[in-house]
Amino acid sequence: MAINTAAVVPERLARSAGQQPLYSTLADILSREIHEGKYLPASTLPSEKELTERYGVSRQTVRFALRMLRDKGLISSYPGIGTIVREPMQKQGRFNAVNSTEDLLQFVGNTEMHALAIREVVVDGPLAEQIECKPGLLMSEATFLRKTPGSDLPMSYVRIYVPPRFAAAQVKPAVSNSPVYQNIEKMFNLRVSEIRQDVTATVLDEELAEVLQAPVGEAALQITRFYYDANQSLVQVTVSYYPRSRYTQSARFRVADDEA
Amino acid sequence: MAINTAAVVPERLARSAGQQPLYSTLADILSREIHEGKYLPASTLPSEKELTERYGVSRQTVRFALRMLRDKGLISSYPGIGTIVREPMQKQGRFNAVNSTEDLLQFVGNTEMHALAIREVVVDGPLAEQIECKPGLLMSEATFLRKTPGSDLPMSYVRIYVPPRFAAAQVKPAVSNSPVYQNIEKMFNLRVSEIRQDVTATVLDEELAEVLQAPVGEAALQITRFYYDANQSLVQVTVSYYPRSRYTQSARFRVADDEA
DNA sequence: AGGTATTTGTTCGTATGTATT
DNA sequence: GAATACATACGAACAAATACC
Repeated sequence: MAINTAAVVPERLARSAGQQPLYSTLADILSREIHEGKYLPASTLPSEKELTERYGVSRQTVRFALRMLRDKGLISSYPGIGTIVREPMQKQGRFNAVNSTEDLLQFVGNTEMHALAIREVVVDGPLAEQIECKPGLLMSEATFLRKTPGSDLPMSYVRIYVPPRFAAAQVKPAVSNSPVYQNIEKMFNLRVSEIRQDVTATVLDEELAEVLQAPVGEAALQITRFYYDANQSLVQVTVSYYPRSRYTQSARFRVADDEA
Repeated sequence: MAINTAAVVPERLARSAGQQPLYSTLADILSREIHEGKYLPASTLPSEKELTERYGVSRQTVRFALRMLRDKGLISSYPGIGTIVREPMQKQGRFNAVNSTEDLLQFVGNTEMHALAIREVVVDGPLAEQIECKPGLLMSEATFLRKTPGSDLPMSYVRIYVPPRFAAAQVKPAVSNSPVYQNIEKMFNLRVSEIRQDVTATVLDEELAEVLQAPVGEAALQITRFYYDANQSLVQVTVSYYPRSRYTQSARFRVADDEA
């Protein structure tokens, strides 16, 4: 049993004006407790009724919190059984789980970006098609190598395109782990609310192979990500090349409900 | 205004025992109406209050239905504004949107599988690692070419592995569009509830190039999918090879809420 | 600028249905 | 069958954001 089951006074949750929703706060608490090992994988969480009493919130609030955790893949719920903690799905090495925006942005934040160059380009031809911009448009292009802090070989080569009005966010510290999109968010007071990702395969040509220190002809994932704000307007586009041996993207899909 | 605002009798929805949840039925109705063009992109859906009155259900039911549509990317909601229909995100050709299990399974169902061979293999070495099976295990392997009904060139080459106890589902009609996993579901009375997908890149060797009628050395996506049932036990594994020129996987991620 | 109405978001309470033990 | 636990559904109220006058 946990040490602090009876000792801790059930802290009644309450929303202080203008803050997070209650269910979101509760989800954070439970999520933290799961990660801290208070609730072990394959064991059950306290029942919804118990949680409502322990935190002094309604059942709906509890259920919304649990739904958030379920959407994140942390738990599964079964009628008559309860809510069980799932095994954390994490393979180390070149595997990387991307199931949500949070995963994606966290991945971006956990890697170092080594700047190579910044320049302005007139988008045209195949590039215009790839990043879905009107040909002839001027965009600011920054190129980086993405590295995991421990490793020496780069994980990927990244080209970041932002519209000229955001060019100021394309600063160039030699090494950075604050993503460009975050600079844009702060400097221009907007929030990325959606990311679209196109995945295809390619073969490393001499130029890519050289900067990536990988063999010419190795297969690589080519991932194009479009960042949009709440108004569906494009914030930035990134084109990344991940050599096969250094990155595998893993995603998990759950069925929501039965079909008719 | 819509022509049939007052003319149509509001069909009061009710759940007939043991069926779909009400909100799911309502989601299906609204989804169909959106696809039929009753509600056009960028226009607003009726307000939640209106929908509760029109269908004789509670606001909670309406909100749950709208949440399903929001999760599917069909609509967006804004306080003070309403719920607007989103532009359908569909690029034809080799682009394919995979944002949910439904998308994934639908994609599987919308393509023809042309059977090539069935055999039993002792899983070992790199294959065992790839499909995450204990080496030495006997599995039933079926190979297919996936084709879109219109096209002549295959979209991908697929190897499907199922445990021996499910081998009976690996039947071999020359052409089939009922996926193997559905055979297993019916024959063994279980439901696939989760799919994990690993994506990496590879280069077509001579063997793959020949069956795919693609040039040797072309880049290809190598997608491995693990199908699990509700008990987290493995149902089947598929390994697919999609030549770069014939398939691009597209996914969309939305931010759920603000971080603390 | 200010106030009111509208619309979605959050939270409570309660009751009933369904699946499991 | 009874108890437990999650799922669905109704009603009500207030808050926050936006639009309109």
